[in-house]
Amino acid sequence: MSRDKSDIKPTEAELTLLNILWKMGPATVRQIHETVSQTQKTGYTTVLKILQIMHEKSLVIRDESNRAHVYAPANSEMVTQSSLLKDLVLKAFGGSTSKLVMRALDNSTSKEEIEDIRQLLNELEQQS
Amino acid sequence: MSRDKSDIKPTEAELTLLNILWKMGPATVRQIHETVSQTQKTGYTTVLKILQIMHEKSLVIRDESNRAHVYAPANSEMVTQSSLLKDLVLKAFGGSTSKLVMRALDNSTSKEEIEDIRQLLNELEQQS
DNA sequence: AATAATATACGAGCATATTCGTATAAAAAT
DNA sequence: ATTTTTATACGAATATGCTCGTATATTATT
Repeated sequence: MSRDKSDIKPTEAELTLLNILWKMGPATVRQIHETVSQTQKTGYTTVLKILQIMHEKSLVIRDESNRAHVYAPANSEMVTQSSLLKDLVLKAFGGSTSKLVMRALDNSTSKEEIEDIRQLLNELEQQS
Repeated sequence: MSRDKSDIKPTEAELTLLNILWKMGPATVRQIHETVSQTQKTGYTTVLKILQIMHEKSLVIRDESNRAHVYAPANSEMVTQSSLLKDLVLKAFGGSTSKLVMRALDNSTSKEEIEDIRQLLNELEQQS
């Protein structure tokens, strides 16, 4: 049983860059560094190095046809979010997704959010 | 703004031991090692060392009145689960808990789980 | 053409996490 | 009393993640 690419769990720094790529779309190291610099003080080569490691791990793909390589996420935000949730469910919620969901919901949840979730529950019930 | 104890994020190995402690209640290194050995091949001193580190970090408390120290979680499972969820919401869901919840729910969710979550949503709505 | 700017690659340093062996002390068994 | 078992403490080896400086190559500017 080998590990699927989408099961690879990005580290914290990697997730920061993925978040930027999901928002920006494909981008060069320079563009990514500019964006990350707005909130953190991180060196250019640090960003470069992490992207290179992510490429080795197949967390990103890159277009090397131009001098400045263009990086893009290998997996969608949805797939990655699901993978991270699956991991947390297994490690901290005994495998129970509903326990996680119920723990996530608390009195700070707004009426709008509650209604959105109700709607989703209805849709899920139709399918099954 | 200093970091609250309950904000400390346990590592993977630490979470494994916490899960055992939440299930067993206060326990000695030997007892914890016996339990963890049922699913993993981990040395006794490895478990001891991790518990010592967890004690330094205040993830566990310990009773040293007997020769074999008795360890117990510093925080409840609930508090720790909430902390881990909060962390994931910030890092992978742009701070939106409802996005996390909706991503967690999929067609593998059973009717019973759906009903449990509906019930919780109703209760939350009463409060607000 | 020479210089400056910009790109990747690479290695090394530092931090944290995980692992376990060995030393030492205390308790139990013989 | 001696030996064996059982306990903690401690240090060190290894792995991974993060950081950045330097080397080198390419492109742009003067």
